[in-house]
Amino acid sequence: MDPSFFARPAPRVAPDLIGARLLVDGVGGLVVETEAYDRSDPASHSFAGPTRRNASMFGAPGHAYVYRSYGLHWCFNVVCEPGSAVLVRALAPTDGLAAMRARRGGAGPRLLCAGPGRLCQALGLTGQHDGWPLDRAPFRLEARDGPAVVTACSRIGISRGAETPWRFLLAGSAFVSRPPARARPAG
DNA sequence: TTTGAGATCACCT
DNA sequence: GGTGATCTCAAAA
Repeated sequence: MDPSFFARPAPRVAPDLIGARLLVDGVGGLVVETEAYDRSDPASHSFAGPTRRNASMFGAPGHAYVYRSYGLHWCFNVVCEPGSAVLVRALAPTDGLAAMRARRGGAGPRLLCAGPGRLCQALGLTGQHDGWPLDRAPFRLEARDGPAVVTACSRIGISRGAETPWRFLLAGSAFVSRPPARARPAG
């Protein structure tokens, strides 16, 4: 993946990540759901400026931002322009199914990576990966090779900025965390 | 099929 | 002390 791919606003990177292949130590699949978070976005961790938790959001593009959610889950983001990032919410599992199933307590294929917390558990991602570059081991991130039909809708689980249509899904995928609400074609 | 409680941490007020 | 980019399980309808 070209470094310039990430050095853009998150709302532009997020739809382009749909269909990309994400692997951690050879375990992963195709990205089917993302959300964009921008510096000027009240729902974003970066909205109020840098803190210890969100430091990597203000670091170099193309790196990981991993944070703890609700005290027990992990959420994996791709850092874009400084202060902006793309939350990877779901994968269609393709590689290392057995490893994912073991980490996820024998969950079925559809629930292995459907949701940011589940995805991190299936791929073995934790806070130790925060700030790591995505172009080196154990990460592998390959751009999608052809066109993809991407739909946009409003984001999940937030109160402020809830109307902003910055959630992107691979149209018709059965592996998204939740079906789209008021979907429309993505730009 | 939908709803609600609980786990538990970084941040903000 | 309250909130949140979540998930699981149990119980009700």
